[in-house]
Parts: sequence; C-alpha cells; structure tokens
Amino acid sequence: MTFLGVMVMDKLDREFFLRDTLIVAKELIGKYIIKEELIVRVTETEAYIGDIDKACHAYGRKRTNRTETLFMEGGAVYVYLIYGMYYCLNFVTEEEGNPCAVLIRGVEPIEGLDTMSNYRYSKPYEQLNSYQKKNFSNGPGKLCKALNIDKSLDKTSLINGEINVFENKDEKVENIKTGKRINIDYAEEAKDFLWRYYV
DNA sequence: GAGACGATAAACT
DNA sequence: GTTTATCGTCTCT
Repeated sequence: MTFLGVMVMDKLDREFFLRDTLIVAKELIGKYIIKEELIVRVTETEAYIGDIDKACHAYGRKRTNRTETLFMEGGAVYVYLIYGMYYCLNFVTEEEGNPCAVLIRGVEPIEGLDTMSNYRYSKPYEQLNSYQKKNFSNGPGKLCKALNIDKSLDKTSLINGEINVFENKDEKVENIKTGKRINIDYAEEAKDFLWRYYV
C-alpha cells in the first residue's frame, strides 16, 4: 500500500489483468500509472483482442517478433513504435497464449509535472501555453513521451517492474463512456466494436 | 475548436 | 519493397 497525499493506493495484482479484456479496459479508467516518481491517471483506453480483431497486431494469433509480447501472461507491458517516431503503451491481458491487450490512449498528469514536461517539451510545466497543457498527454504517443516510455520497457512486468498500476479505493469512477475505436478503418467490421472507454 | 496534411523508421513479406 | 496510423503545424472559423 502506498500513501499519495490523502489518497490510499492499492497496487493491482496479476489477477486484475487475467480477466476479460473488455472488463480490464473499462476498469483501467481512473486507475493510476506510476513510473519512478511520475504519476498519471488513466482517462482513455482501448481493447485489442487478437482472436477476433483485425486491428490487433496478433490477429489470427499471428506470432512474429513484435507480437510475441501479446502472447505473454496478463500483466506484461507491450510497447511498440508507430509512425517511426511515437511509442504506444499497452497492458497485456488474459492468460498466456491468448494475445489480448489494452491500449492506453490518454492520461492526465498527477505528480511529477516538471519532469514529464521536460520529457515532452524540454521546459518546466509553468512555461507551457494552454494549448500545450491541454494536449499534454491526451494521446498514446504523447503519454509515452511524457513518461519517457520506449521499447526498453517492452515485455516488462506490471507486477514487479518499472511500471506499476494502482487504484484509489476511495475514488469512484463514474460516467465511463464507450465509443468506437479510432483510426482503424482498415479493420473492416472490427472498427465498429465498442471497445474504447473514456471519461 | 476543428479539419487537412506531411513526417518517418521498424516490422513484415 | 510494402505497410503502418499519431503528432505538430498550419489554416480557417
């Protein structure tokens, strides 16, 4: 148990990630991701289920060097590069051999503002304009930059690794909305799955 | 506040 | 050699 100001935080155990991917994606909303001294709150997630999801890298249980992480037991960290310049942070779910994950699409910064701001814009948080603050970590590539996440964290553990996920038991997360996923028109029918969650 | 568009490198075939 | 799918910048309202 960790005390963060007045909040009492409990670390999520492996069981949390071994459940249905859609449940994990929904319940990750409002949880806290802690890396070193940096803390962010999850505001948007998206589920990826390899077996039935054409947008998933491991669709059809396709095993390649990159997708190998998705086949690991739930609770692993999956990081991949997109557009040749941005990283995306995912949490692997379900049992070993079932390639599913939850993509973290958006977070809000809680602790370590200046450190994150330096990673993101190379300047203190106070010097950011309102546009930069608004777009600080509201996208998968942005939050990775703010948290200094790169491929070296791929395949690491959420249970005993550098990245940990906590929940605040006193906090009720309400108004979780669902929606279609984004930027995956190529996935045909899978693009209409209501697998995106946000507040 | 919202829409258009180009940048870029790794994974894969 | 082909595919991939976000961010920053610019533009207009």
